Amino acid sequence: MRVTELANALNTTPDTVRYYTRIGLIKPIKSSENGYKSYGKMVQQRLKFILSARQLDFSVDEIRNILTESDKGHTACPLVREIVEQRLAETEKQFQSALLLRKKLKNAINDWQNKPDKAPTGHMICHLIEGETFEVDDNQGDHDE
Amino acid sequence: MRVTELANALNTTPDTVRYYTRIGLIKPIKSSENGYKSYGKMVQQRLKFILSARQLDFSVDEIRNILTESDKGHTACPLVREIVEQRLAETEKQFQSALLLRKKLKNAINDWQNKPDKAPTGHMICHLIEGETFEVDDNQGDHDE
DNA sequence: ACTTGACCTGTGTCTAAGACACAGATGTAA
DNA sequence: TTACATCTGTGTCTTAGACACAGGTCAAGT
Repeated sequence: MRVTELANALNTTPDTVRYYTRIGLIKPIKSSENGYKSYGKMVQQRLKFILSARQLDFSVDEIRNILTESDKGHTACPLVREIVEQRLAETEKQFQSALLLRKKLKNAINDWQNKPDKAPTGHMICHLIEGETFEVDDNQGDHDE
Repeated sequence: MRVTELANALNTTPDTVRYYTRIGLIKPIKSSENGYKSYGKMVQQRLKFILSARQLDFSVDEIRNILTESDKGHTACPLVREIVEQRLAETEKQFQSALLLRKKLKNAINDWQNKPDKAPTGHMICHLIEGETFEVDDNQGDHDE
């Protein structure tokens, strides 16, 4: 299998396959004399694992660690469990950040609704932004639309 | 004002000030003979604007466009409004992504609770991950747009 | 005057995970 | 054979700063 063929088989892009190859996560069986890389079935299996782990937002570095462990014949499961817990905690944070940002943006749009556009003065670049502080007072909660 | 002084005044880091200087968003008044950069009050005003815009997750490039417009004496307000709308839409997507990822992770943790750890076999790296597909039944789904 | 040490400075390099550009190779239909 | 679409590897680019580093500055202590 060559790059694009492998990529299509697992519903990813050739660039992704090349990237994983470049950083040594997967290794082509051989390079034919024109330099084209060729991948075997084991590699396909491995790539499938990598892509699944990426779906869970495992970083490439974490995946490398897992593969290293597994290549030594050890269980990678405890490591996997640990990472997934940790990722869940981080996702919760991202979630909150997105929530907060959304509130800031909505507040801004709201507050600006009946403010005019103005040309910049010597000490104001855009009064919409400079006029406010984008703090969100947190007892107010997210009132839905 | 020198780098750290300016940074402290606006509650940011010297590295951030240096970065904005490096990419030309702010320009020091002069460099004294030892090469140290010195910033004036106008720059402080400008930096304050930049930091406020960053709070709304405006990219540095977008901010550069705003400043360019403003430097020509034109209103940047319409551009600002446009960006903020667009950012809100993107935030909504991030929000949904975080939600979906969280569900995937929780599902995984759940499903794995009573599965044992296993050593890798020739065709399995970690059965936890390879055993499943991390699809989420889509009442919340990965429905684009 | 000197020295110590804390803090400051600019510059250069690093980050994640591919996307994109490019020139050359290959495959295929005419 | 030629034209053209598709493929290939390699090199570079992306964000928004963080970090490392060698040298500069400054106040306190001697």
